[in-house]
Amino acid sequence: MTPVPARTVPDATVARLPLYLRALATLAEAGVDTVSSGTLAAAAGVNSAKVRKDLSHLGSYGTRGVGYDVDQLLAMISGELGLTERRSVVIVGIGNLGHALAGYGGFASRGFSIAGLVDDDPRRAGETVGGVPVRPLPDLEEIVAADEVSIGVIATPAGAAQAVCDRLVAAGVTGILNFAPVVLTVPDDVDVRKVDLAVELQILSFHEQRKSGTAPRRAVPGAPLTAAELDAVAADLVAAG
Amino acid sequence: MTPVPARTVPDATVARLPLYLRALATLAEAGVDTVSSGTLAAAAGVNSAKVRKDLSHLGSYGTRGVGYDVDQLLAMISGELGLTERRSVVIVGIGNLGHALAGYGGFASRGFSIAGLVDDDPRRAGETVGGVPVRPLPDLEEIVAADEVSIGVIATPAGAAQAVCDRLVAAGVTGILNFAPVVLTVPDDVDVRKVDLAVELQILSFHEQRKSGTAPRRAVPGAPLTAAELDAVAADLVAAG
DNA sequence: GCTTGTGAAACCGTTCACAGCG
DNA sequence: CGCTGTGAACGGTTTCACAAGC
Repeated sequence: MTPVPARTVPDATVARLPLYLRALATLAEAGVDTVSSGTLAAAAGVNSAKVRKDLSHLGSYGTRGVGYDVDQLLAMISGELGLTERRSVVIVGIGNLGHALAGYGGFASRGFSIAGLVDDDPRRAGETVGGVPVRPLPDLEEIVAADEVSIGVIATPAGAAQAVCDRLVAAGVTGILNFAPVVLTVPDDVDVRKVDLAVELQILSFHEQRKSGTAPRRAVPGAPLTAAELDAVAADLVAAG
Repeated sequence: MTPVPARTVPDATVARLPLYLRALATLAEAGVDTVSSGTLAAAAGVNSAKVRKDLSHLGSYGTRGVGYDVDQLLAMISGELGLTERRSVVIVGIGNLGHALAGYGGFASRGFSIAGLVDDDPRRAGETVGGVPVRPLPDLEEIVAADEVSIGVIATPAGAAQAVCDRLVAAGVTGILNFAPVVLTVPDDVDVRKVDLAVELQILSFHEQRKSGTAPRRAVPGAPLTAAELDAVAADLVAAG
């Protein structure tokens, strides 16, 4: 009985919608009220064909020969991303990175309210970061329940991440942003997105090496970096604070 | 004069190599010295066909019926990613995030040495973060030149990012890790990777909305969202720093 | 004129399935 | 036998190019 065929937005498109949103906000701020796919593309750092295809997936109505209405697009994309509803997040692990995240204005300014900051270390409970008190780990479930938290941010050391993840999921969280360098196991209905600084740096390193013309790869059996060196990799992002 | 046909590693594969590296380091630490594609796949959170395809792009030689030699793979992947050479990075913008990055052990433990920390605010110069002194912005070029820095990390507010980027590029940096929520313009030979916390959260938000069954708000011509809602969202977006 | 919206083609990445080989 | 390595099929994404429409 659905007249519209259950609009399915491709993942690649979803990943770009926030870019468009930002670009549109800038344009709106500058007083622009109509934008062409080409201009929006330039502002978002993509090409115009992509913009048009993406927007067509939202059933967008632009005006041929003119472009898109900035306010209308803002509304459409905000709605599509669910930003018109209030969404609470809980941040677990208030080390260096957790501090940065808690103080990051981008969360609050976008309709994501921080329902709580949680840390394992009892000495940290009582501190206040960005105006929000740090609470002890056992309070996690209570915070999730009280504020209907749907997104959890994991900024703990690698060793603690899976256990924290399990508790978040058990408490009802269905979206997780993971900064710990581990592969999390979750039920099918839970979304996990991973941000890994080390991975990003290593990818850059690959390209640097390519450009420098240095002969890549020397797989001499038995003469690699020590496992100990590489292992130090694992748990450091969030260690200490 | 190249006997090997200029091996070209797909981007998707490059992005997974760091995951394999981490998994292999864990395995090596556990005393494992041979691993099958299935086991490595499980440890890295991918599937076994992908592992085999990826490794085949490196010209890897596993042993049929047995698997891959862990140490050899570690060496091969480390080399491919350029981790066997020392690479210097400079971090610009020592706010919350910059602090976290400067204190991130993953840099040093992987052969990325921090050549310098730079901040615009003269009052910050003189501070020491993670054992490295914060230096004033004008020192940027000198740091890059002195240490042959090839990777720059931008952790400044959005407004300063492009100017910092231009200076980094002019100084000779050819890889940039950008945490500022802006689209950077760079010459073709410079690689930019972007990490955007707000984007990740918004993508999660999209999926949350999907799951919650809440119908996405559609900007139906003639029946839009209230103007008040729109203005609130738009205003919030530009407030980000 | 201008720009959108969209089929079709080209591209890339993933998955399948099995031949090849230790 | 088990596992790798890979051609071939598949599905998703990007790009092209143009017809449709303001």
